[in-house]
Amino acid sequence: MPELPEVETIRKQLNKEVAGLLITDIWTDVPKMVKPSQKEILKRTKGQKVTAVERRGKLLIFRLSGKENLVLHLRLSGQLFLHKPNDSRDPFLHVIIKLSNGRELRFNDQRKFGYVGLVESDEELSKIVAGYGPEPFKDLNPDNFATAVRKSGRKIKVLLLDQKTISGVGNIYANEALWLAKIHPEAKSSSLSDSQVKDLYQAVLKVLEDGIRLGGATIADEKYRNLYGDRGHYEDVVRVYQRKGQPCPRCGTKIEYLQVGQRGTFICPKEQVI
DNA sequence: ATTTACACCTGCTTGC
DNA sequence: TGCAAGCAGGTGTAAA
Repeated sequence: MPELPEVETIRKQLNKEVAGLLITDIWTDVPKMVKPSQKEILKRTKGQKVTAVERRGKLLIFRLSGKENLVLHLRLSGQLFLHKPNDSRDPFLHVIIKLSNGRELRFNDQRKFGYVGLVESDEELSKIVAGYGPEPFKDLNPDNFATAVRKSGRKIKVLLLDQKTISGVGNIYANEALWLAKIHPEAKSSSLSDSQVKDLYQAVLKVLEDGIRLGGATIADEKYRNLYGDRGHYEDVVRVYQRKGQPCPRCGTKIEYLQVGQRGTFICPKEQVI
């Protein structure tokens, strides 16, 4: 569920609440969610201080006082909450990172796709980060965006969702950006005009910026919550995502649903044409 | 090399 | 009502 704005919202809260604390224990009931293993990760990080919480794309990065780092990915259904030990447990609670102030960082994940991973060194972390495309608001610019779009023969929406193209764009924000730029998600990337590429670049930044400003999107299954359990508010300004049959906010045409690259996709069929 | 299809899991919603 | 099919905010990997 979480995309860049949701992860960034959680990151800021983690950096405020967790940085400065020591890791005292790590628990899991789903071994594959803790890599390489609960035993190894605990041995290597117990007693270390979390010095900062960073992010690349949708990946959370816990910088530690020693040479190791921890990475955490929420994938589709992960949630992160801060709790007291006696608080009731969510049925999908699968990983707990216990902290030196007595609080528990709880990782819920209905589908168990998410994970916490040990990264042996800063060098290894650099390799992981290098696998991601430009970070919006940082490395992304009109030129490297245009270059990436022009050289690919894939459908534009599939390209936007590829983390090697841009870090952090997911299904909600890809749908919204394409609607904003009036581009059909199945348009061949390399066939977009210069003005379409420019519009799309601005649209991507606009939707991500709005997403961050509004604290993420709590849509449909209501699963997304921030570190304190609060909902986001981007859903108040969502134009097409999961709005099949409802009128396009610009022209009133009914929004249609299609699958693009096995992902649910929503368009205004009048304004977004190939 | 590039692009697509599937797998990983579980639960909720939809339609016959 | 029951039960199968479809759907879900992501991504690593096998296959074409």
